[in-house]
Amino acid sequence: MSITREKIMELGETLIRTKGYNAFSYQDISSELGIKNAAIHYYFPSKENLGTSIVRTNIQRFEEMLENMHSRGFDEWQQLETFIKIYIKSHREQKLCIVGSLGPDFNTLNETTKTELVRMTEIILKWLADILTKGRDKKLFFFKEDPQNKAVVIFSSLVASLQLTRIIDRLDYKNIYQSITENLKP
Amino acid sequence: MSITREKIMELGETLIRTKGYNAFSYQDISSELGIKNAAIHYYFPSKENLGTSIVRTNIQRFEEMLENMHSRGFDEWQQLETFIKIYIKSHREQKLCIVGSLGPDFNTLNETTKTELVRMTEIILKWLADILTKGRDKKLFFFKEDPQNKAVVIFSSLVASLQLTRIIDRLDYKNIYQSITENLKP
DNA sequence: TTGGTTACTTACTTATTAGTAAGTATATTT
DNA sequence: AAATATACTTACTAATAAGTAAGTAACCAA
Repeated sequence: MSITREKIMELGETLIRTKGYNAFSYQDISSELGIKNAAIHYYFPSKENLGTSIVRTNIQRFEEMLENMHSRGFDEWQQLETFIKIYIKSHREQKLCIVGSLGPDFNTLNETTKTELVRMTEIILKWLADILTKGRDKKLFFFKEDPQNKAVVIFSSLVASLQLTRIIDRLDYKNIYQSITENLKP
Repeated sequence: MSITREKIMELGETLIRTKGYNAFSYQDISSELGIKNAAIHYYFPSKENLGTSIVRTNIQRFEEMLENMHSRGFDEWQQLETFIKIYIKSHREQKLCIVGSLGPDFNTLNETTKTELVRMTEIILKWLADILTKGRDKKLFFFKEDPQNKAVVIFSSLVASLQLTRIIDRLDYKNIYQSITENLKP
């Protein structure tokens, strides 16, 4: 694959996760990469194409991570911690996650990008509910609530804690992430 | 105060909470209200003024709600439930909250709007940490974590659950909100 | 009755946006 | 050697954005 294409996608993702979908333009990318905006249209005819591709790549990355964890035989705690580490890294890089940055712009997205964002969110929530269920069966996790609701609450906490630490940067995010998992312990 | 001014602010808030700050324009407001865009500039010289005014009004509304709850002698459970009801209402209206809609756009906001958004978030988190602390002292709430972190986690769950239910609308939000408070019980 | 204030409209500017059509240099294939 | 595909640039268009200067109609006070 083209290296320019990859650079466009990488920078596009960074822009979505720092400024938001509706605040970034092809000019932001072209000036940063030292190319013309028509070059971006060559790879991604419309902004819709770029947005959709970025979400698809994120889905792929997530699925690769799942395969990787599975092949290493990670238990449910290890899997949850690996997922949370993505958010700690995002926080360090001062970026939101894709779901948290595109979610609020959902109504302004085109249909294909919406579809992929829905798919990504469903995949994450399904996986999270699954490991919560399995982890509870194996007596690794302890909680009373329905695993699906619990999954939404945990995922919500992760998504929005990135948004809140952006607003108030003195927040001690490591303890926040610990609080999220705290009530899964006996 | 002018009724047109109030209509502009109300519609502006709705637009921020449905489309996001960077996706709405003065034209959206002017065409909806049947006025010219210059009329909006008459009341709010720049978009910055409008955004800041909207956040300030939200802060005021929140503080009035606190006073109201205090004068009625609400205990900590009643206060928390009243706050959660705001989110249930937002969900019903298919709107995000101000913090959840402006947070992701934080880097693109002007300084005064940023300042007010920070102030609003701090006020909410401080109040939430306070009632968590008092409620635990009075043995109404039961939790081990630091109240400040717990406040961030609860608030994050509320903020992002609105975003997630927008993406996946089959989510059973009533149970989600119940899950949030579930682990405050003994 | 004159002067000022309020609440706008008219008509505009400047900047930026996504997007396109046509051209070009380089490399690859036939 | 000729044709073709790749990876762009040049040069533009049409739409929309925020913002402004000047005008106007209605009302209110001195």
